[in-house]
Amino acid sequence: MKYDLSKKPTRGAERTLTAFFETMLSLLSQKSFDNISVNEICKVSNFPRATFYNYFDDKYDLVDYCWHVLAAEIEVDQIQSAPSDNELLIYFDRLYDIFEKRQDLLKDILKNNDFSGTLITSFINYLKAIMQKIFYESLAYTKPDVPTELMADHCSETVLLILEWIFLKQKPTTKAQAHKYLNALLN
Amino acid sequence: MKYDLSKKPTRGAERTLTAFFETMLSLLSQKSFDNISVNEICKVSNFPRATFYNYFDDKYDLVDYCWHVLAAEIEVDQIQSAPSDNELLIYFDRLYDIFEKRQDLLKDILKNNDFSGTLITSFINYLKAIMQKIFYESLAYTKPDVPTELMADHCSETVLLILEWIFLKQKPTTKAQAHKYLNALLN
DNA sequence: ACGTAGCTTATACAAGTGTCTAAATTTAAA
DNA sequence: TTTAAATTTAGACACTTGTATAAGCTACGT
Repeated sequence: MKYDLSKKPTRGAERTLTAFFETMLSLLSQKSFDNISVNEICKVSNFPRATFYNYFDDKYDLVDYCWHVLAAEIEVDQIQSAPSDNELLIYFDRLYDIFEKRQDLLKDILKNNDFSGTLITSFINYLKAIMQKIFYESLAYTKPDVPTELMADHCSETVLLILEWIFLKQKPTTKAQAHKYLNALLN
Repeated sequence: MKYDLSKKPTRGAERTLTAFFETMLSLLSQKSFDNISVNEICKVSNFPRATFYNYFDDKYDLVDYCWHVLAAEIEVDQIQSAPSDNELLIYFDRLYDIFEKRQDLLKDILKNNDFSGTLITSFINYLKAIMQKIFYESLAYTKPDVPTELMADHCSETVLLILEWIFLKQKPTTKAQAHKYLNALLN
């Protein structure tokens, strides 16, 4: 990402970021990521290519920024309650809520983008990386003789696997049932 | 893939496929996948671009073919012994052996290609897809109230997770120790 | 309200991509 | 060894990509 997200953006920068963000999501609801070109993104957003490249390295970078915005709510705060042993469930629920809230968008995107294609993979990987980082720093849930990092990776993957199952493979499942799957798979 | 792998290739086709295969692996030992162009592949292989596109859709397609060749040994045969409950371990071991045999190649590739970049992701996903298919058809290992497909996916992910840990994140681990991890994580 | 720092924009460039054609060559099988 | 079918190849085409430059515009803090 060329643009520095850590500093507060100017009004203009915010307009530009929002425009590209919305164009990308809108295009993804219409066609596959592979068939979207930077040229097209710029034509739709009504910005010149030079502006696009002021902010992003390429279209992969933009789509990552989209994930960043969509998933912002995961980390709103560190966990406020004492680091309980169901920390895992708390983060699972946050992700569940995000997926649920964006279900319609997700359905549209899935019409044009293969489940195991570049786009969806990049989305899942983005979320997985966040969870790994969180769990790597604090994860009550452990097993004897298994390295912590491995354990954290395994938890992240399992959380994401169940969310994929429900929201990408579209097997409607209540939160309660999902919790049962989580417990069963992680024991 | 433009070329039909199911039919037996002519002598020329085999030469061509092998040449591109070897060029790709050789280039990956020298530089990152992102910086390899179809032009370069052709220059090194000494084939015109038209020939490349006779066989492959693009460089992603070629790299997938490379995984196909490298992983051919996984499915050499269906499991000969009665479908035991450690079917999972059998396939784990096959993968372990493949990784171990290609350790040097892998190390070179990892020097130029990020662990979570496009290339390695595509490799892991290729293997994961194979395992999912195998496990989906026959998996003795189950848990009550967890859908079979979800269970199969979870097993594939866990198998691959441990192999990533050992061979990509480079934490040398004996097969026996690896089996313990597998048992601990899958219970 | 002003000036400067930071953005935006027009334009150009070298390189890569994927497709197509028609001619040259190779191949499998008789 | 010959031949018909299949492949390879050179070259061209329209398009995308990422970078760079210099001129113009905006808006923030004073």
